[in-house]
Amino acid sequence: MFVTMNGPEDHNHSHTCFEEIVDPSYFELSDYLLLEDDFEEDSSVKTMASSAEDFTGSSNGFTCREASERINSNIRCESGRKSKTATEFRVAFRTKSELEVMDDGFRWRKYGKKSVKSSPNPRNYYKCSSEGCLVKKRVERDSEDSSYVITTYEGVHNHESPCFVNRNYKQMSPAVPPNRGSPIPLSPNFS
DNA sequence: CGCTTTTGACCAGCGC
DNA sequence: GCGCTGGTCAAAAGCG
Repeated sequence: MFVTMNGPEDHNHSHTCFEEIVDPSYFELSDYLLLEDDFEEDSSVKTMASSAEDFTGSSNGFTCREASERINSNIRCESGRKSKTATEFRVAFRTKSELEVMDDGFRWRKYGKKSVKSSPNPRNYYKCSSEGCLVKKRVERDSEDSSYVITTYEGVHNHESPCFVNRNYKQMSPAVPPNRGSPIPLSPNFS
């Protein structure tokens, strides 16, 4: 995996972007989630960033859907180890994309839309449509660069994604490379 | 018909 | 207590 601190189109921002994923199989989201404990004051909030190709494209065989599946799988493991409840987990993505809502393999029902003071762009609220699943996600455009979408997942799915079931996806934990960069908070006041 | 989206209203937390 | 803000509810409308 190749990580740059500030991409060529992002010189003026303090944000970090993963400009290129050389080997998608190494893109293990849970690693960033765990490492984030060392960076965040609020350890329940995990953040990461990605480029659009990582989530919306299919050329490298790695999609947002797979990312979500891996997140869910690995968070479940951590939930047991750390004895945290599902609702305590929050994961934030900053993704460069023209699409506000990307297909992550789960079905979501929009239940609210709110313009927030911290951003000129409205924030959309979604709940997982699966019965009994309390996972929520918030989607909003980055106030500093509207070409980026900030997606925040809250909670852990109590079910596999429809995509996961359909594909009988079994390879969930590929080897993790030793040098995979460090997660950087999206912004000091990100919530 | 069932599900999703829209959107104004409502509620809770927080600072003053 | 009051106002502000973010999050949620719920009725109505839309869509396949």
